[in-house]
Amino acid sequence: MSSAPKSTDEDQLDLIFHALANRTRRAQLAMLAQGPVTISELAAPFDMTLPAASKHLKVLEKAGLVTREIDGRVHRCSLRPDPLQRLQAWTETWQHFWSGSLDALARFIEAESQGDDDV
Amino acid sequence: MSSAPKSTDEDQLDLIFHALANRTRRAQLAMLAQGPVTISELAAPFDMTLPAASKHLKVLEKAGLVTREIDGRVHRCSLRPDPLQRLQAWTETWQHFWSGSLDALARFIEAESQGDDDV
DNA sequence: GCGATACTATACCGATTGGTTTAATGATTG
DNA sequence: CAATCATTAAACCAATCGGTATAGTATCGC
Repeated sequence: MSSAPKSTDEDQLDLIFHALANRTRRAQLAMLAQGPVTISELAAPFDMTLPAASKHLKVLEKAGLVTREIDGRVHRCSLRPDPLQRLQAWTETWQHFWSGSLDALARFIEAESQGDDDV
Repeated sequence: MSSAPKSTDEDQLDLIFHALANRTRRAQLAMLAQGPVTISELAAPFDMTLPAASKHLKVLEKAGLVTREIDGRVHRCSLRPDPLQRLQAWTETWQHFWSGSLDALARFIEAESQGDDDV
């Protein structure tokens, strides 16, 4: 069944966690939280070249955390909350069970893995 | 002041996000959620050698997500909720402001960056 | 003491990361 | 049209990642 690439939830988590695993990119997110910014503006405060900052943005983009709107020769970038919501859902599940009973978490994980396609 | 290495919050976030940015490690966490397991048990379900699985565990350990208790020649590993709590705090801040007003998030980020030591 | 067992250490490998420099593309402006 | 500006593309580099194989270090059981 399904010969399509099938971008799983796990794939998406990989991208999101990877994107957030770098403080430059987290700082870029913080900048973006203050409103849309151009690539140049986004690159300015960081001690690196424009291409480097641009590459970081592409990682955020690939994780779905940022969208870009091309306006003439400037690219104006904005936050996209969706992946953070997915991340929060992931974290909250763990956090929820953790602060509750580890037993319940165990049952949940087990049930979840029954429905998984992987393994 | 402070000539110590000064492990910042950002350092810790780097470690946590990096540790979680790999599905094998996330799966290991899921196993650990079902109770303490040895390295061998932890390695078994994954299609990789013991040293590989052991390395993954060390990454989780470095992020503070796992502790190991050496019991004779077996190393029994357990979950440690603390970093997940830190992660949830991080995510929730963003999520909270996001689902509310972006303006409020902007003010928060700005205020936060005033108190930062970095930049 | 002598294997077997449970792990770690080390060395190595190819792929990816995070950065650079230089060049190219395309929109704006004089 | 020519110069400049915003950005990407491409080639390169050192360092890290995820994996291997092999060798070492304790510990356990006979």
